[in-house]
Amino acid sequence: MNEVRTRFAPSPTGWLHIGGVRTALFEILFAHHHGGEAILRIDDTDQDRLVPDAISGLIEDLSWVGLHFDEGPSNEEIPLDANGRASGMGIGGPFQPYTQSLRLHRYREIAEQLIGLGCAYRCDCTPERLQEERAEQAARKDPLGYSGFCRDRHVSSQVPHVVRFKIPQDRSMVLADAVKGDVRWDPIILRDPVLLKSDGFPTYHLATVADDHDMRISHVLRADEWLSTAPLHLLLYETLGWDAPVFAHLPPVLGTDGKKLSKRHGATFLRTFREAGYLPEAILNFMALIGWSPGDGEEEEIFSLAELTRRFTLERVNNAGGVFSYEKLKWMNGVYIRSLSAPDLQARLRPFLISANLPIDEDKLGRIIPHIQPRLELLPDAVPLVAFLFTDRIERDMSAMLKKGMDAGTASAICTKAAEQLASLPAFDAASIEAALRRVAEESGAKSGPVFAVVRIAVTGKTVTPPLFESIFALGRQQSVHRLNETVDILKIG
RNA sequence: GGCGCUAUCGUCUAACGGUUAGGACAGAGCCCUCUCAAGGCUUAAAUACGGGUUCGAUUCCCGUUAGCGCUACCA
Repeated sequence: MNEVRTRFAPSPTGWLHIGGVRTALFEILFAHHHGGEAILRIDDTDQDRLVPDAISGLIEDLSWVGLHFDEGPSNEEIPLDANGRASGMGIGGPFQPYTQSLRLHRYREIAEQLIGLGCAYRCDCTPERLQEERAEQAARKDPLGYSGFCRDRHVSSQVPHVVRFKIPQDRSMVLADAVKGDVRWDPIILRDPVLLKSDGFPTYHLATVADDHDMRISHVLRADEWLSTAPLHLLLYETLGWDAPVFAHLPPVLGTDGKKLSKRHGATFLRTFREAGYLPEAILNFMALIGWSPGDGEEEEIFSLAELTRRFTLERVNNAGGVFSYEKLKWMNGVYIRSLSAPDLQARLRPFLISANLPIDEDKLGRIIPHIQPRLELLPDAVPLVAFLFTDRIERDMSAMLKKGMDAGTASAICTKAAEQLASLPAFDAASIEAALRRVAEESGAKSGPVFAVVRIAVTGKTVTPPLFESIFALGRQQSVHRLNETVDILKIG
């Protein structure tokens, strides 16, 4: 295989969609598997749908999730933000610019060439005319689409117009798709599609074919929904005398109802997953497994990006669409959280604890990290588990404490004894704390379970916490004893 | 409507004509256990339907059904 070059060409119409992440991931996995390059191109040909700052947002999202392209928009191409600041996230490369709105002259040149060849023509039909045409077709129950009214009218270049591609009659086409296999259209049914819009911008079809050719793209990996327009693209390559790249149409990522994943299924923007506390590594690993699998009877499914790159082939890409399972992503996120080093987890947790308004004490946090680690599915799950460490006043669920045969007198005695024991411990560590509390249980004559439950609520305020002894150790002797005594007072009043 | 794509447990998928149809998530049960997790073990659960081809079809072919996509001066 010659040099492999793939491209990911999102439209800057908003945040990066999770489905886009899967496409971008496959572009990179495939290119890098073959030692080639993955190119990031900005498809901003629809001026009406542009969203300010979307380009830098897209690049930032891609970078956060760990998808790094080899070529892409340079710093100069990326618009300044609202404050006039540069994003500094440019990539650059030998085929600059990588932003389609900056390549308009090229598309116009090709459109002119096509007109000269007699393969395209100017059309000045108004939207109203087109609308009427469609209404008539609908009334007659004919197939909808442009009639070709302007095909031979030789519309002047001086009037507002679009440029349409002249679809040859009675042509058939076969696409040797790298994942779908041979797909044939016989005959091709296309209605003279617009190549150049009246605002001078190209449509997707022209722009993508021109750029893929100019940028030496060898493999076009793209979503399934493009399959029906593939014959048009093939035709364009053919009439322009260019070699077409290899196409690979990727199966769609679906919502639980089997329709394309969209907002009503839940989060769809990568940004949202980031804010919800998902790890980039987990997201990539999970997305790789929708529409691709290692096969060969491999039963492992936790793969690093490097491992995915090593294993990825188009042959193993699935044909059928796959439902995006939030449940499984969550599970996998937990797997990745558990695999983090303690300092790494602590660092990743920090922003979430801060946004929950917890005044973090790094030492205390460090002590509890290993014990909350297996209890997290999402990063913010840590908040309720560690909050007791960072506040002076805790709310205690007293009704939970005095449940199941536990009366105030007994509870009070337990807290008193526990406070005494903890205060007099020669060494204040988890093992010693455990020994002390077991002694308290023994002396009180109650079972250790209920005793620990009382202490747990007394010290943390909650019924669900990290392991008790480690929690007390993390909190520190002084505060723990204080909270125990506080509880005795509360029980007295109550 | 037309054209195209797709079809294995609820979900993601494995099985490149011969398997007791395997794994993972979710579910159930048990073990471990100071709560909650994590972990270990066990369990239930699928080849859409109908025809072919073949000694033999999840696998190849055809049809049916269902779902999805496209049918724009959106991508």
